[in-house]
Amino acid sequence: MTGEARRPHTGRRRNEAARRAILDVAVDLLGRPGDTPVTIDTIAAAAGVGKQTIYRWWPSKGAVLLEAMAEHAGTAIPVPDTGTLRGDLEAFLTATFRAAGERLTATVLRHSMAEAQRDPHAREQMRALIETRRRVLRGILERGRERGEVSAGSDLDLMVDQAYGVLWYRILTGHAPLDDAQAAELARALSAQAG
Amino acid sequence: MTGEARRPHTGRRRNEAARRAILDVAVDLLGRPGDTPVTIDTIAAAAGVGKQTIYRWWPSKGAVLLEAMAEHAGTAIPVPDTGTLRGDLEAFLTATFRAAGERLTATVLRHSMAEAQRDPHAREQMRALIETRRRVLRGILERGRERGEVSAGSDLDLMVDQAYGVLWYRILTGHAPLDDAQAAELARALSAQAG
Amino acid sequence: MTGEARRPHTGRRRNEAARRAILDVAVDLLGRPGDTPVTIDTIAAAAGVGKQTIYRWWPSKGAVLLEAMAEHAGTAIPVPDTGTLRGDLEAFLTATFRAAGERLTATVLRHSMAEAQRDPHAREQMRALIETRRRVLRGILERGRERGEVSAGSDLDLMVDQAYGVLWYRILTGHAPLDDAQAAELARALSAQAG
Amino acid sequence: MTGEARRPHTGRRRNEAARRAILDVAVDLLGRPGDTPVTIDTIAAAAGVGKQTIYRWWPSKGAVLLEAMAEHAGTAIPVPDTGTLRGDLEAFLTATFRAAGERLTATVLRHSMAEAQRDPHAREQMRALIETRRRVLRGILERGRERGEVSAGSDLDLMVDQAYGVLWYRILTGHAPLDDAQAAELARALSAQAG
DNA sequence: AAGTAAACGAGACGGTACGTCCTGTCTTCTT
DNA sequence: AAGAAGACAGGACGTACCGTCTCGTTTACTT
Repeated sequence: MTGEARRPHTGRRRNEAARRAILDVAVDLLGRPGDTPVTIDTIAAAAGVGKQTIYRWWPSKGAVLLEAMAEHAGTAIPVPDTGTLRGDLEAFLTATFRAAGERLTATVLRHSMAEAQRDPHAREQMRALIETRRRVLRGILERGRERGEVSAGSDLDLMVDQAYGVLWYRILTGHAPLDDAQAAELARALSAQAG
Repeated sequence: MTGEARRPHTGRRRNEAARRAILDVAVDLLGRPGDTPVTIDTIAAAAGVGKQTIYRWWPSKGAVLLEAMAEHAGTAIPVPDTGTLRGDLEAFLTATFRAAGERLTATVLRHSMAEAQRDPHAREQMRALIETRRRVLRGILERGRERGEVSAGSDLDLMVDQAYGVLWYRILTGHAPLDDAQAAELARALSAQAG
Repeated sequence: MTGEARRPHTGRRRNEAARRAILDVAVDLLGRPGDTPVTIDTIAAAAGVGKQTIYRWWPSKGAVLLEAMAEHAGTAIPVPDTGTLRGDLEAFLTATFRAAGERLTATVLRHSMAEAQRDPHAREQMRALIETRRRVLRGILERGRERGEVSAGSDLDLMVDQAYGVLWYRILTGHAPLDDAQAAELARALSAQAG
Repeated sequence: MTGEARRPHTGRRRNEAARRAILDVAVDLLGRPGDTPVTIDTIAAAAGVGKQTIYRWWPSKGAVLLEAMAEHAGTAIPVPDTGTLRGDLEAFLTATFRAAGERLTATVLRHSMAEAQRDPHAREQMRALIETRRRVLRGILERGRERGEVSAGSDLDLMVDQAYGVLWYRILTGHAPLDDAQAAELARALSAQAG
């Protein structure tokens, strides 16, 4: 007669289909070219969902957008293992730039970062997502250090920021594209800088 | 030779004091802690100005914010001439990071970049401002190349983006500060990468 | 050959306690001072009942309110028999005004009448209730007519409406109280008018 | 050089056309048969007006509705002077019943009274309107008293309520019509009661 | 000095989105 | 079955902000 932590749940359960529809629609609207404003009403209507269903699960519009972005951009970039720092960096950055440079994704990222500047909830989610991503790249650099490819004095965090900085800076300002060549050159530069 | 460009001007002239008040108030409100909403009404009221006076001279809210930001962050970083690339970079980046890292300025930059993502006018102004800044840093690198401190194959634009990328990335996400040490390390890294 | 009319009922039977709780809570909430919103959620929560239990037995919110009102105000006013029309009227109207004039009851009546204007179900129930009440008063008048106390030309329905009209008019607008003195005076007036 | 109470007004003035459109549309929607819900959005849209323009001038939906009703039902019933109480009452009540009994007006009155039960602003306006109307009828009775047609002991307020009570009671419950015959009979009854 | 043109502070306007609230229905597990 | 719990679609509420449009006033240049 042990068990005591009862009340597993009562009442209707969250509708997963609605959740999916909301996030999918959000990405879709966010990625639309032109300055289409992405509204909660618009999202709700397009997802065939009541507004309250959105606000029941997310604290604000920004939170929805950020989660949608995280799911969309969430395809984990596989951590490569080519044996050399430069190879690993090139593989990782090429995949990353390729994913982020894709028009739809880039648009989504742009607006998500903007949203994160005004909505505290979005800001928090952005911080978490950024942190996750930085950790992966930092892991690659640490492995390089273990192999002796990175000098002791190197500031790994700065290197990570140089890479992601280029990515975000270009996405936000649009002054230059993100392509494989850029990724390769950046990999070369960073591994040289490290040695 | 009567000329034609007549009608020099008639009526009241633009009130410079109002212009100043508007831009100053914009920066002030933008920099306020806690998510103070910066609206045109708020700006107009705080500047003791009618809304129409704002819209008479700027096409949109974003345009006001961007101009305010440009004026605030506009203290030109002097182009140093230390004789070496590393010295120049360190001087320039230190001054730049110091200016941008200041709390008020960083907040203004954050929100301006966000505004630039939705307001086409702001976007255009941001692009121009970014371009101006990039050109200065690129000039420093070019001078280094002329001195033979930068290898022929270096992608100067990418180097510029690595520097400004770090700056914006940190301002926007706030995961790490912008200080002199970071600037120095970045200068070291970039000059090493260049050689 | 047990016949066929089997299965008289299966499953759980209607919970009378829940019914009572719902109606009691409805009256209680309706009578609360300060514009407490009386919603289905509020009623369900306060009655410790699921919303569906309400909608299983009543077609709409208005129907619940009206039934609650009918039960609350339902204490049948005894039909008096004093021997004279004026005596009967005075007894009846005094009891009626006393009941309806009570603060809680008046508030419940007010809101029920309002609800009856928008909810068709409530409207129907209100009509039935009104009809029942009118019939009682009309009966008193008819008995007076049989006794020769009411002239042939008198419009009994109009007299009934004069009495209930005063009651509802005062409850709805609150410009004057419903008390024994008013009831007595009205009884006097109506019996004079009838003669 | 006396005058000092300056600043007559500054800024754009209230748009009278918008005010008219709002009130007209409100009456129109309120009077629609069937249980068409009357929404602020609907009113705004039909009047070609922004919602804020409504909320700038009225504190709530109910207040708009009540003012619309007051304007619509506001055609002052002329105070008759036939020389006798019964004549005056008959003239006044006939005109009043005829106006209030008209389908559109009756519907508007019904819903306004309902609104007055939940919206405090509407309630206040209703009270004022009711008071104004009662005063007029009371004036007629007072004149009758001066002529000696009303006995000293008569409760004039009660008589007023008997008349308006019948009117509202029938409008709200719809169990009997308001027509000239009813008005005449009521006039006869009240003047008899008074004597 | 009178006339004319533009800029100004004030503030109402149409429109659009926000986030909350409520209704009546549907779903899940329990009694 | 009926019940408690609670999620759902739909839709109205009242607020906030944007960019535009009057008002009446003030400041400058032109006759």
